[in-house]
Amino acid sequence: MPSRYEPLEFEAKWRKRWKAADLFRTREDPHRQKFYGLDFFPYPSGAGLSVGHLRNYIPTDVLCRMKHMQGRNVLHPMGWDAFGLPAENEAIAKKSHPAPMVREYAETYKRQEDLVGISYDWHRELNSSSPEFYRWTQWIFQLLYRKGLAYHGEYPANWCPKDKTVLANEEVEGGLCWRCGTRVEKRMLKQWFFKITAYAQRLLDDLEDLDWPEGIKQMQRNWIGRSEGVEFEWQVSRMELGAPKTEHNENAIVTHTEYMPVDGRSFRVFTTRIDTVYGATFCVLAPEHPLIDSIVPVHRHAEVADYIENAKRMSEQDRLATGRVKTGIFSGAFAKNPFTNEHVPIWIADYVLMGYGTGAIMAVPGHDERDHEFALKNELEIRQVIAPESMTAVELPFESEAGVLVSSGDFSGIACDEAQSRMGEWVESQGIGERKINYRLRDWLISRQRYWGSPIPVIHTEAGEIELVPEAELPVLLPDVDHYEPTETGESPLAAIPEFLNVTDSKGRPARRETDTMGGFACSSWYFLRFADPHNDEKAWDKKKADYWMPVDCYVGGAEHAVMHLLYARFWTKVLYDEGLVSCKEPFAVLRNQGMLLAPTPFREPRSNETIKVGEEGIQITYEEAQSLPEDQVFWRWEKMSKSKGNVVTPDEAVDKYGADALRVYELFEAPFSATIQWSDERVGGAINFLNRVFKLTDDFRENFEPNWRAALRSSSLSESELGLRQATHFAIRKITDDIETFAFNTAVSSLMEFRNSVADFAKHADNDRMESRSVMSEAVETLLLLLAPIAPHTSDEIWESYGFDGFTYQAEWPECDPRFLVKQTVTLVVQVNGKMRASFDAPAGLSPEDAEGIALEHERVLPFLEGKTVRKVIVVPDKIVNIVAN
RNA sequence: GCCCAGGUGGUGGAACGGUAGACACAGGGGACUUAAAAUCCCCCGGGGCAACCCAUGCGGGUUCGAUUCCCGCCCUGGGCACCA
Repeated sequence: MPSRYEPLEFEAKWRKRWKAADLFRTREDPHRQKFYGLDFFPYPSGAGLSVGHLRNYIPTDVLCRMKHMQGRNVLHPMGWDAFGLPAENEAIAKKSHPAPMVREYAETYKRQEDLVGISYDWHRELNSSSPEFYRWTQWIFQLLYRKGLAYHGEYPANWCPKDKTVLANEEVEGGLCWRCGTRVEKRMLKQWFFKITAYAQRLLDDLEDLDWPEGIKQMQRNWIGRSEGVEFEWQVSRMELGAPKTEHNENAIVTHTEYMPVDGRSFRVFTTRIDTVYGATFCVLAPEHPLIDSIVPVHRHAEVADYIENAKRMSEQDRLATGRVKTGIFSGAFAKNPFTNEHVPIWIADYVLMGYGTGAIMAVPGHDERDHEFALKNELEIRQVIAPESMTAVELPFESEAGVLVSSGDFSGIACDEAQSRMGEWVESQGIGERKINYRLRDWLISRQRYWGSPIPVIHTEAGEIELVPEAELPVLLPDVDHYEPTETGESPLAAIPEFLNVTDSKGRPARRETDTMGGFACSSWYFLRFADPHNDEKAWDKKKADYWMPVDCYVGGAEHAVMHLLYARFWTKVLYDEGLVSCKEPFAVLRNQGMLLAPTPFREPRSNETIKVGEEGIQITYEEAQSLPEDQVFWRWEKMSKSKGNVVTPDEAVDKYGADALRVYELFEAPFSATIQWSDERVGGAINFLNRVFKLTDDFRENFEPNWRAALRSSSLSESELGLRQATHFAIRKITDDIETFAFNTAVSSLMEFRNSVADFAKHADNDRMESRSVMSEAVETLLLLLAPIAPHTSDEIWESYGFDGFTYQAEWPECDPRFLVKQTVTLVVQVNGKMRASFDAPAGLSPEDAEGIALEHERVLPFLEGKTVRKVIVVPDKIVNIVAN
């Protein structure tokens, strides 16, 4: 038994014992209340874990351990998001096969997680690339297909030329591939989609009841991008040849322009601001708009074709680049505004996107910034049709969120919101359109032209029809091959494997197997259900088991998955709910995002306007000063740990150097859970100090420990300091329980430190000849060990055993707070004069406001501040404060 | 530009609208020690001899009382970004 924190002497021993006792195995027990704590499904990379990853795993572990001690049946599993691009790319780079590679990497992750004492139940370990798992991923695919929620269609897909595969919209970040950063191109390809758009409204509505970070919910709302508006039709016309005609009447010359409808050609526009329709002075079609070919007059063909060709050549990123001047070209055709019967020019411009709404807009340069900019450049008419409520804003484009319609025919004088509904009704009554809700959300592109994913379990018949692979034949096994590099053609490498490709359809005719695989997000969209029943080879999961465990009570991971994984998983869960396969509408009741951990990172070339640190002491210099230093000067900045930056601290190193419990305490205590922290050896030292003090305290007291303190305390009369210790004990129980529950791990640790300090203070003056004294100390020490157990489990178990307790703290009962000890007999009342603290005095709790006021007004330290003043008012907050208002 | 989250000592950070700086780290002083480590005790936002005064990014407001609530700015981090 070490008398100080010597992790090398005991931590490994406890991990071994936990394993031998199979301590963390979850057993089904329908009679106990469950707790499902889950960390995001990681892809085990070759770099292994860094101490940064532990900011995710340690807090979840603390919560799960506490829940277990509180008597909950805890499910705390871990698995490997093994399929997908990162694994495959890494395997290609290493010229190996992803399957054994991922298994090896997963072993490292597992070993490292065990090393810091994470209480995972490895009996439920999952690997999404194992046939036992992806069999059911395929099964869910087929379910979606049968429900009409999976379809195969041609689409200008995001194509990453480096990874040689298509990407989902969510996987394109600022026009770049989210994995490799290569500029994404558009390619027309036949792809598989999941119809997530059919669930857009429910995905939006059900966010309301989730206990998730507000920022993440907001990001999902933005991504779904609901907007209410009106979609309606505009007839295409052309200017009559020879027009305009002028005509003389009695007192003026009138110019008439004749327009001819283009035989029934029309297009629809979507607008959220139908109230501005009288200000629509032109229309714009996206360059890809299918109508363009048939409306452009012959004399403009060449010029228009040239513009469209240019627009197509430009990458998505260039097209969307901020600050870019909007380009466009007049089509030569006109469109008739159904409200005004005016003919306005139709332009073609790439600031209108084919993928949203109808790919065509009515442009209102008077009230829309983008249209305004375009109109100025191309000298198009700008009209004001909304008068703001206050007449202050008269600059273009007009602010028009709230106001009254002007120059809008019969609708003039009506307020914007009122006009929106009336004009919507008018459109519907004319039969030219309808009110409509649009979503920015697109269908989820799931197919990948890559090897390392679950095969899509369908075949294509000669007739071009799609058949599902019979359920009994699932899974469609991914063939084990030596060469699986992606191709240039947009075809999966599986297409080059005849044994895989060539099959027969249900009627025995030759057919072709689908060779695309599913993107990795398919696996992570349902793995949390498989943990409920991981070894079932009859079904994806037993409904009773899933109903027992779901939803996840606490889901913890990084904020970077705000839209992709978290949206897809919600979608699948809703589909499964509709099918009656699960009883929860939402998979993750509570979501928390941990903060990052940054490490000092050396670099050579400073960026302008960054704070530059030189040397170990971190002297800060300016960018200019940095320029004058020699070229090989090394600077430091804080960066996320990554292998390529060479700043990784591994759990192995940290555990070896400081110990697992010190590492745990450090990461929990350093800052709030969701805050970014900066790795500091010095501060890990602080955690070691704390654990040492716990050892010292318990070591000093061991001989005097009273195992039967409960009975002894039942009928004893305590001294003031003994009562004080019991109060500190029960206050600590309540505070630390609440803090862990609410993810305030940093204050949980600081409260634990305070509690330990109180116990140590008591011990200093304790009279160990008194039974009462030994008993309250025993209660405090035992409680301290239990409260410490989820946070520093090795230390707790080590001391626990030395005190003669059987078993592990994990199996012990979480201490219960006795509210009688939360009530203080004596309180400190603060006296303020005009809101400034001037004095304080101790008083029995529950002192009447009158008495408190009396004492305060007579207080010697208060009197000088009242001199020459009249007391106007006295505010008394019982047991807290007396504020005297005087002037 | 829009949406989130923040801005508190030398540092990390605490604070149901009620004593700003808990708990720590670093630093300083002292005890023990031949010495060092460890441990223990004391000090530690700024100014002032003191009584006190100033201080939670800036400016207003609400309140008996504001780090906390409201309005307007400034800065930092993260996300989204021509979505009509």
